[in-house]
Amino acid sequence: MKNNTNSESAAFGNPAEGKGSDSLASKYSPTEVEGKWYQYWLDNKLFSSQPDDRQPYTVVIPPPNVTGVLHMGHVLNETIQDILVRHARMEGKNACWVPGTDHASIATEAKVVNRLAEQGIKKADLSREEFLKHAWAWTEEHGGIILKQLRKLGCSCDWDRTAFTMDEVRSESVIKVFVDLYRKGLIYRGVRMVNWDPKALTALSDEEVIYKEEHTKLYYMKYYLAGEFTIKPEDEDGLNVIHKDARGYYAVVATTRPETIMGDVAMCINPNDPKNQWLKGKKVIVPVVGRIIPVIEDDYVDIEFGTGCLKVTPAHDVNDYMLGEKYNLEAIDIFNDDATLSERIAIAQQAALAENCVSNEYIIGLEKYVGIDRFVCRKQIAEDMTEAGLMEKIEDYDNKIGCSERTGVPIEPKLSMQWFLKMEHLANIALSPVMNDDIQFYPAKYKNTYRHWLENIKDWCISRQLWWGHRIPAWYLPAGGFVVAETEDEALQLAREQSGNAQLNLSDLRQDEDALDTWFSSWLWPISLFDGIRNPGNKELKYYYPTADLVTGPDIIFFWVARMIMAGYEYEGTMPFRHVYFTGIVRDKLGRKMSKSLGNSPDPLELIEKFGADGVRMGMMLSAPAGNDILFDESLCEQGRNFNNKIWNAFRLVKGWDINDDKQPESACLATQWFSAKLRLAAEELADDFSKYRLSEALMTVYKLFWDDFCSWYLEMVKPNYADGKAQPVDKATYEATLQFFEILLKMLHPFMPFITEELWQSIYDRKSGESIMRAELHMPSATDDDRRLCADFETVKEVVAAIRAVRSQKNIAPKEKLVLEKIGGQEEAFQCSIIKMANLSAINNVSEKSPASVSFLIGTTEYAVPLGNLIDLDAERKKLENELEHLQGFLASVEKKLSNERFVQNAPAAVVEMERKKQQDTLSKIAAIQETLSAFKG
RNA sequence: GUCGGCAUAGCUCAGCUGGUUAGAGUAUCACCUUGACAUGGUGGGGGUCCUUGGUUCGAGUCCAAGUGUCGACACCA
Repeated sequence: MKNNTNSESAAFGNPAEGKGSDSLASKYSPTEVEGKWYQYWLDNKLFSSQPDDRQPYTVVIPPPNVTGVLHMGHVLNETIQDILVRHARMEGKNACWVPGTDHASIATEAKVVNRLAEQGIKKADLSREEFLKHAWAWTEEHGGIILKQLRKLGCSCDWDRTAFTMDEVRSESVIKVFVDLYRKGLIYRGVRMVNWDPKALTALSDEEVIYKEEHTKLYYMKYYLAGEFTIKPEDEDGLNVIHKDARGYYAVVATTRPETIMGDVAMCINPNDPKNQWLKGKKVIVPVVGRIIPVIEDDYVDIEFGTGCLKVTPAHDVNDYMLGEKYNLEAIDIFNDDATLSERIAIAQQAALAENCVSNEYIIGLEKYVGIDRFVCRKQIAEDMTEAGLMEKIEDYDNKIGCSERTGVPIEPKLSMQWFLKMEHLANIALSPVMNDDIQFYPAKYKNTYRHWLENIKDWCISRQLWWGHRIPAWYLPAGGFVVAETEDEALQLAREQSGNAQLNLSDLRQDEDALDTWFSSWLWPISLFDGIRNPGNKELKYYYPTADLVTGPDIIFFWVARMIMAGYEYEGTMPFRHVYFTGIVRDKLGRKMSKSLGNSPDPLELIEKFGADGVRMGMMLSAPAGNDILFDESLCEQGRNFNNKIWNAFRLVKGWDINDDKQPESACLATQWFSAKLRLAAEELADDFSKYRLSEALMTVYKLFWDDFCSWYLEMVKPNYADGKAQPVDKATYEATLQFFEILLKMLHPFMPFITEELWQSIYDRKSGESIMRAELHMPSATDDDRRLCADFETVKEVVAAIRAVRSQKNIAPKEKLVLEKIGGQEEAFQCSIIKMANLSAINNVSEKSPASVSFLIGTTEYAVPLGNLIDLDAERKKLENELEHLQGFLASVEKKLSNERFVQNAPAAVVEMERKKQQDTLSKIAAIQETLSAFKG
């Protein structure tokens, strides 16, 4: 009888390339299979989850940007999540993977601005409402593309739960939290030095600034001494460095930003700097500007840097700002918001000149710089100063420049009115759960990074001068002051109370124009996805929260992970997730980060087209230990595809078998016993790998289990013989055992390769409509000592077979030619029939002495021989044996050295000493056997 | 500058509380096509475990210093 399978599957109907006698193609073609089963999973709602009495397993997706497209980083991240989710589901847990997208305030707004610019529309010409209309249109057009792409990858997200950080639930949650934190006194508004992005025209948080190494110049400028002064005789002590030229005495200030001299309000020296003692108490003239400024003294100044003279520009440098606060200096903001020079520079110059009469030789009218860009100005002013004799010298200088993460332009430190969140309390509640492993990081090394950040945390600037995002729920009163409220109505009521003016109308109030930092919504994600902010303690939240695993990149540990932990403890009193799996960065095989500009990032959808989603997933996972960077190479996907093909062909083999009612042959019976033990051992290994989040090792475990143990050993052992020009039938017991093994293997493989495993699982047995491997539970009995013993014995069998094959290979004996094996002085071999089959022997003879013309080898302490008659090359055999003897004698020497060392025998554990003694005995008997053979050759 | 990680086969990495003369995958080489699969099979070669010291009966593993490399944070105007 022909075995009976459900043969409606798409991949079956394509016999085109098959060269076998059955209807299955010899190559697996994933394309149709993948589409078909994904639709099946959707149709049968197999991804969806509702609270029930099973144990929950929750994962929230790190929401990709709503307008983003799938890149290799996503493939890595989402594959890992899908593996974890599918694995948990098959463990019988109620797995829920919640998908969604992020509005990505600044990134999306930048894209919209660019698109509008292409159409000739300037953002500045639009009202807020008009702009938002465009932004929503863009979101609807591009939003969700990435979610569709995740389906191609096989992601088993509960799509009915798809959320967006700016949908109603999430928006209301953000506003509610803002109001709550404001009322707790944790949110405040004030003028501070912030990171200003002059291109996006918004403030940024410290985390959104990245430092880039750049080759710049260091400009040494002359600040001539002003007014009445004397150079005291003791200043001419040789320690002071006094500059003087035809115009007079001057100090030299080194700066990388000569244009900021327009905001100079003081010069600062270190009071302990011997070379600048002569400047104490003096006044100097700011070159070009003509303003006369005092020389102040502060320890902050580094004596070693430049000339030890620091120009103080409180409006444009964080440290200068602090000096300004300390010494009560004026801050002159010289820039417009877009970092062009402000007309204030000219006004300030006029005021300064009106106050003090300064010689024209130090001055250039600043009007010429008004309105030009900061970098153009830098170049210009440096040239002008050189020409005017105000520049001492210019040197090359390597500098690190803070740049905007999004727009890439250098950040301008700027004083401005912003909203801040106090972080001290939140950092306090978030630190210990990670340090004491309530929340576990994989790999744990990121605990350090985490602690360092929390211990040095600064307040979080949460306002952005953007429109795309959650608008800050603060309303300003006509007479000054503001109220913070969840709704306009509430705001009005509060405003009336606060102002004592009951006649106040909504139109009298003006809502803050700013939006909130994107991460101010992301940090609520694990809670807000279950509506836990608006609806605290609801059933879903109670069931799904805390979530199980978070999978994300270490680059957003501060942006996101740390802040989710803060919000989790602040709003739920417990962790948002129990484990954090940090992925590495996907690089190309040369180790370069994948980027659009380098063009070294493959398109994941093209890869899927080429290798199948299962192949790509496997390629990604093969080299992806947690936290290590992935050096991605297409050949890994090829390996994945090859593995798919191997699985496919193993299936083809089994499906092609005819079955009869014969008794199971002993070799098949033994093979079945062994493989069943092997499966239990492998299942334990797999569970261990998963428990440690060692997913690439888990994959390698199943890979080897399937390819080596199942295909190369088990199937080869049970495979019926070929006779009379065709394969013989297989007995029913073997066939059924094989199908059961196959099913277990498919389940083990499923989390990694969902599509092919579903395809085959559906085909090895008849399945009911709606059934799926996704929901098939995998429970393996734990391995016994007998299993371990059996598998260990079988390892010896493998060694014997390999040794015989090696003999064939060396002697050029065709695999088809049957050989005889002699076992010297041993007992009956338990796996005798397995060895006969796998090594293609005609017999195994137990003999007391081996045939004279034979090749012998040792497995353990047992000697085997293959009689070869005149094929034998005695010289070569002798040489080989002599080499082995030498090796064994060296080994023996090292063992005996240990054993003759009294301190070893005394100090080492008894078991270790015992082991060494056994090694000594074994080696001695091996040596004896070889010597005997060698002397037989001589005789 | 401060702190941290890493350094094992050509490549990517395992190697747990120290205990066989160090493993895997891949690449490479040789041989093998009527038979599930050449996207395959069989066999082989390939290592100063970065260097130097130390602890120990014993070090790839622990300690110290150095070198290289990657990262985080801090920054010098």
